[in-house]
Amino acid sequence: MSEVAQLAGVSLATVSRVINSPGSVSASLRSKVEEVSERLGYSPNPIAGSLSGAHSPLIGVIVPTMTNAFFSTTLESLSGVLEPAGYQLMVGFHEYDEDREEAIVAAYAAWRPAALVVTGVNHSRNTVSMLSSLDCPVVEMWDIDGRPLDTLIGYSNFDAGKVAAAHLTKAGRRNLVCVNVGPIRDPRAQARSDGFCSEALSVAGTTVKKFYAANRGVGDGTAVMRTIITDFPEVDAVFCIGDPLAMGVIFEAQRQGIGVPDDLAVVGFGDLEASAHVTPALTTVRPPHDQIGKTVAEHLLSRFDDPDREGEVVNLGFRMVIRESA
Amino acid sequence: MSEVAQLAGVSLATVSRVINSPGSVSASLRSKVEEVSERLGYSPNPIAGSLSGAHSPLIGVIVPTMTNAFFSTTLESLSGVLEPAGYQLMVGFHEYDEDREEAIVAAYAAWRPAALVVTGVNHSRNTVSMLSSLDCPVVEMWDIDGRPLDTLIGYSNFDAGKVAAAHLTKAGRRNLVCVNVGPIRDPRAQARSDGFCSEALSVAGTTVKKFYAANRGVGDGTAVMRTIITDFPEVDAVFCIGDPLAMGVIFEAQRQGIGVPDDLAVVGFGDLEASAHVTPALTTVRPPHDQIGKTVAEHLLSRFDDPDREGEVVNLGFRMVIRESA
DNA sequence: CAAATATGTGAAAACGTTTACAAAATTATT
DNA sequence: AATAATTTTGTAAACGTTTTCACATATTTG
Repeated sequence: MSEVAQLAGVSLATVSRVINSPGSVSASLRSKVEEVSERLGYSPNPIAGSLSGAHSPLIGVIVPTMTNAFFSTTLESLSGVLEPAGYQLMVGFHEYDEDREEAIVAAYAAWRPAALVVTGVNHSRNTVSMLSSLDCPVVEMWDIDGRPLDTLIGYSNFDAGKVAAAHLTKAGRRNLVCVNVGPIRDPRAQARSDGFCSEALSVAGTTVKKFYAANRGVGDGTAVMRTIITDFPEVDAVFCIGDPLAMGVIFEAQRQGIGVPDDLAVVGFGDLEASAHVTPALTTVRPPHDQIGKTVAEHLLSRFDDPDREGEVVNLGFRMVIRESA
Repeated sequence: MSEVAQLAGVSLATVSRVINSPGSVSASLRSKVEEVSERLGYSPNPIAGSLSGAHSPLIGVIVPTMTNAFFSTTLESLSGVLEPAGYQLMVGFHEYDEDREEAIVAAYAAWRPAALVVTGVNHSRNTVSMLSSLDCPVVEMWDIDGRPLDTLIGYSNFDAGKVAAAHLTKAGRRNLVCVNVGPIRDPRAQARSDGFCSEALSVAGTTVKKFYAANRGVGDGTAVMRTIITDFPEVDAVFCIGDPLAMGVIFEAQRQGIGVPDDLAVVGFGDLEASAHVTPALTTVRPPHDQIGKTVAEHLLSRFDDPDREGEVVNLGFRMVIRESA
């Protein structure tokens, strides 16, 4: 940069201004500086800029896991709009472990990030206090059933579960099963499960049993379906907190000669690409996958633009996608 | 940090040394500094450290897309071992666009990263020159069919295609189809396709036709299967460059009353979690998913440990997983 | 036991920006 | 035309570390 300043015959401050607030430099100097910059192939050092400035152009994004279509889509959307805008994404995952989340937040906070994006509304005390004392936008995404720290962008998982239950009970199903994942403490899956059960129990004559899969995969769905059949043979409808589980349930039902949807209705959650293409096509609840990342990114950009804009709560909703399985 | 130095009655340099090379500080001073650090809750500012030191504790990871089970697994493994070791991951994606890759590499290089991890061996001229002039380890992963810049960790996609073809021809199949993705220019998918065709054509009496799917999803597989049936009804075996495509092919075949594997053998690539659970279970080629990220991360850690260790080429191989579909 | 070597510590100069403040140049006002 | 207000520019002080160099102390060696 000093070289640019020298060759352009201006001070360091002017070069800096040409980069960060071109409007505040006269056209003549600006174009001269730009020309020299261009010629020398100068590009500013983000580390030095971060040390000196109020924030780094780093945005921390923390998700429970990256091997999940939801979050990887979100990461991609975020990156897709934030990277071209000159921000770099630091990403980390914690596998639903609040302590790991805390460690990552602490590490990210030390970079004086331009923003921090976390998943959901459940955090440890320390995490909450770190997040609130950060002087940058903080977005909690993918959930909306909670008190916002700053900005909340997502939908209600509880309501999603309710809607799934309502769909089944309206169709006359009375022996319901809700399949959740066992060892994983996923607050959003839990909220869907809670919503499902509370709605189901609100209609007379309905029984709901909860089953737990070892994990969220298709194979876990087939496994849990086998135990459902033996433990609760009267079952006439299954809701799974994730589509892969639901596919597993369908596959296993077919193997056992149980007709879907005639003998058994199956509803999933997620609406993955494959969900529309299994037979019977999966009826599921579709969260705003793609919108979440994009909305978060645009929210951030607009906050950067106007630093004293307020945080907000954005409910992106969800959609019940009715196909063949229920 | 200056506060710590003051309270501990030592110089800044000593505090810095306690953090970065505790061995070079006497036990007495070290423990005093550690005690004061602890008490004040001091944690070093990584930005300042990066500006001053040779490298930042940032590791850039660039993948073609994050919404792909392969790469998201890799990202997760990388993050899982590198984050606890005190490094932060900057991640970006380029959708198989060399210009976007170049832009991201340029942006990451400016952070003086501790290492850079990119996907595959195909890069633009500028990217190659930036990567080679970087004074940090550079790892190219997920492919091994090319000349390494520094370190190469992966397997041969070409060979994977060959093995798939050999499996089919050995089973007596002669009317082969290779399904690739059309608009996406994925060099690794291309290599698998090339390997498949070259092997297939090496056995007498075999014909191979190439078909292109619009994308890599299950739905794209069903769509391409429909055109295969009309354009090449004699087909008795299909290889797809990805498992979701292969599942689509199977689903569509079943819908059309084509028996798999009796009438049609189907081989995929990837061995996703679901692949084992569709009926018939998918025969596929399993790349070293999980090992790649872990191997890359451990390679990096050992390079950081011993900075004048050389780059290397690690072939992690792949496995033909024979199930029911072929 | 002196000289040579190794080890531990501190002073101060980077690292490359941003930004408060002051000074200069320009424009508007009377 | 002189003054006031505004805009543009430059100077210099941060930002919080790491690292080089020199110095003092402790250890080894002949």
